[in-house]
Amino acid sequence: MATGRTHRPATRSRGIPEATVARLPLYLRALTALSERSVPTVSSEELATAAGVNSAKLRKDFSYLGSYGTRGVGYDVEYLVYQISRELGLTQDWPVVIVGVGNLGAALANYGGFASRGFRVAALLDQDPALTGRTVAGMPVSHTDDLERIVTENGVSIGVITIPAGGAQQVCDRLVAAGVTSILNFAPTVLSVPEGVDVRKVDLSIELQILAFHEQRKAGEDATAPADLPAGPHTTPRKGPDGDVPAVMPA
Amino acid sequence: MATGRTHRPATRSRGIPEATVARLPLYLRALTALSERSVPTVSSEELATAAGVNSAKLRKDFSYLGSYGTRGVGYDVEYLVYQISRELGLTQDWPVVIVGVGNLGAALANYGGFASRGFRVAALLDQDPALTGRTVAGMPVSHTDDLERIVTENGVSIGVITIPAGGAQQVCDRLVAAGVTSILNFAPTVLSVPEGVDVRKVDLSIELQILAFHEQRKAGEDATAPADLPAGPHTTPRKGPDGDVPAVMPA
DNA sequence: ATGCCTTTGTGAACGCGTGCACAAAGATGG
DNA sequence: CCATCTTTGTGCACGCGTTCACAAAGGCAT
Repeated sequence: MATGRTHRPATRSRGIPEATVARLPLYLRALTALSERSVPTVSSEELATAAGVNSAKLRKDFSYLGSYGTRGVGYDVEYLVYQISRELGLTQDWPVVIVGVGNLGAALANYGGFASRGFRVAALLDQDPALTGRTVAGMPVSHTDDLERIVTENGVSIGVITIPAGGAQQVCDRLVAAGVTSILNFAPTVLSVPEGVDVRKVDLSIELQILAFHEQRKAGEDATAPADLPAGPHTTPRKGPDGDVPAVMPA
Repeated sequence: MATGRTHRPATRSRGIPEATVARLPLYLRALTALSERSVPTVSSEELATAAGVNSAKLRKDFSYLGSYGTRGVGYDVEYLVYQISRELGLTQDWPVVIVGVGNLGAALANYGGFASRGFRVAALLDQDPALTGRTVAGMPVSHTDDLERIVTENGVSIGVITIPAGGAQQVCDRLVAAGVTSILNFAPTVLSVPEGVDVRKVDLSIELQILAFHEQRKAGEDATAPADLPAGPHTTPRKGPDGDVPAVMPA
């Protein structure tokens, strides 16, 4: 969802499809769990089940990384953990700054899933003087004024924005200007960034709205609608059981 | 484990493609902002820019809802806000329970984006006796023991899980048994649910890992690798940078 | 009215992602 | 060493989603 316009060519990074990249962390998590249980090898079927995907898809995903399996046996867990970690860039250290130390920022700072991977919170930043100086998740909160210095000194390339929508673009601009090239945005806003900067967004409200849509549909099927509605003067009625849609015209 | 399996037919709900549904909240947000500025109409081009998408895509998305635009003019903002809200099911009230009142749960409870849409937090639940009885975001925290009662009494159909991975499946099962049919899962686990129950997941760690992948790739291109890899038996490398693909997907 | 200008709505082409189904590869036992 | 059995890796086909490009539709000025 990188915003910056840029009609993105759905780019397949380094030969590995985006969809596959998005699933690698899933496999990694499942593999890590197996590793902790000292399971030596795992079949595509087992691993797929654990990761919640189709086994054929999993095998195809792995095929993009190389042939790391043994036919008739399966995959070596430890080896695969390493390969995926390396592929994702988790074998190196990624200093991260979190801008905005509200509940969400604090939740992230406390989240164990970061440190266990290669992520290290280099700094927590907030604009509120009441927060700066205090300690959250064992780390001191710095003032946003020091953003540029902190990013530069720590070689931070990943920034997390957990402030209200209003100031997000400005903080984003400052992060980018300071050298950050990847941003995880929790603010409900479209961020525009220059070419070469990646933005991923997480919008809690949007997720709920999508659920509401499906929920409504379920309720509608069960109860209400008699399955076919009377007036549908609009575009050629498509196959689907659609219908509904009032004919009222805009002002 | 028999995870949700259910080779979901990429379900096109009610004729509206999933991908379109996922973008409707985006449009709605942009439209709401325009509405607050009392902008009467907007062209697909303007709205697309505001929402961070391609204008052709936006028009096609809207075409699934019906013909709500006026050629030569654009779309009536208020009217479109209403239509999308109705389509998403936001014109009705959705009671929601949040299970797990840690930082993340508290962040969600405080999030204004819910109330402004049709979402109402019916209850905050936590297992920790130290929390139950206390007030978070102006709401009392109830004990998880009361989950079933609260879900039933309030007719809750949407549940949010913000507890550690360990207890997620169990809470999920209880929610489903009590009547919840849509779940937003923040725990880093694959939840298995019966047919008919929707699960969407948000995994903060996964998002960062995806960013790390692209970050590593960028660094590799600039510095290390001689721009073309020796052993690259894979698909032809494409031009443009990054791609996107939400790490949030239907289970 | 008529013609021009703007913007929508959509047919069509294309590319990515998914899943099937099977041949190749390797382990294992006799 | 050979036969058999298991599981990988992948060619292929199909469907969804995206984008282009343009005809149709409506507003507006003359």
